[in-house]
Amino acid sequence: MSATADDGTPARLKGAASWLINQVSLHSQRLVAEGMAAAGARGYHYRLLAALEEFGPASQAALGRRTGIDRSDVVAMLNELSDQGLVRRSPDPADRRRNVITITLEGARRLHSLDQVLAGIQDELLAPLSPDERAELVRLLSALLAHHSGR
Amino acid sequence: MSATADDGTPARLKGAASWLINQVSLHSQRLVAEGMAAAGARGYHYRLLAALEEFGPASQAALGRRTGIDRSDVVAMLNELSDQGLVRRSPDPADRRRNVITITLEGARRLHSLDQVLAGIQDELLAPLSPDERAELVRLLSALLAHHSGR
DNA sequence: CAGCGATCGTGGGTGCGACCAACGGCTCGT
DNA sequence: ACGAGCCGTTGGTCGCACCCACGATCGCTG
Repeated sequence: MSATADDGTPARLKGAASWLINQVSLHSQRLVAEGMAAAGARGYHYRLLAALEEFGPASQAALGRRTGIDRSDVVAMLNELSDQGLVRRSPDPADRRRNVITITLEGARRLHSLDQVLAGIQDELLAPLSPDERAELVRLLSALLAHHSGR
Repeated sequence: MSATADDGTPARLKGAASWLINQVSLHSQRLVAEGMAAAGARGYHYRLLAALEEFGPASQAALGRRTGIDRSDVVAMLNELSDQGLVRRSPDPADRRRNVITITLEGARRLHSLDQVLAGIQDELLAPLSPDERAELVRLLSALLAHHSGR
């Protein structure tokens, strides 16, 4: 009926789990990116702030390991975060190779507001699913992620 | 015991569906990219070939619409595909704005071999899940994708 | 205690996928 | 016959994930 008659996705793709996951991930990433951008942040920022609040001050390398962000990218992100005063970078007196990264009060405040944003996004993302289905989805994805752990 | 004691993902992330999806998607994309690369192709190529075989010859714009690939990216991919002789690009006599893209025999052959690769990847990706769980996952993801259709 | 391997921060560069803006050519409805 | 709109193409941008190389530093071992 309507539609440009030019749409319609190849059936091969609609059935492939890899395709589905990537597509949903795309929407997810778009939602996250938009939400973060609206708060003047980005995905990497949230990850780092979360790791900092949860595990306390840490070296940049440790942060990278925990968040799965490359060491070199951590540098850039930390520059941005400290420019915004959300994080403090000070040399580690006990090991002069390292910097100790500390989340500031403002950083924590920002993190919590991003938490709100993120929560809203979860809801939007999972909108068509019942609570049970959401839990099941999380369970299945967690299983997959756990299995493909060893990067 | 083991482990660098520096790993461990923030709890906030482990519970977020958006995070899980993106992580799984990352693994999925890596698997696909590796599989495709081993066959001298890449994700975009498969999408285009699949659309061509399923819907027959089409204009570049139509291909873009069907595969979700931007018009400008379609150009580049089609250049690569026709360089490999997998696709033919000829002017549309009925509408001189358009090119008609046709999949060649070789293209179809390549597509089928990529199908094999892809099938193997599905298996690897979903390895830890039972058949029922796999079906359920596909169902849930499809629901999400259908809901976030518009755009 | 000299020396060497490993680790840390940093800078630079790559790749892929997804997008956007703008152009000249062409079609089609009115 | 003309303007709105589509088509192919070029040439960017952005985010995320990665890699390599470097100098400084640490810590173990001989």
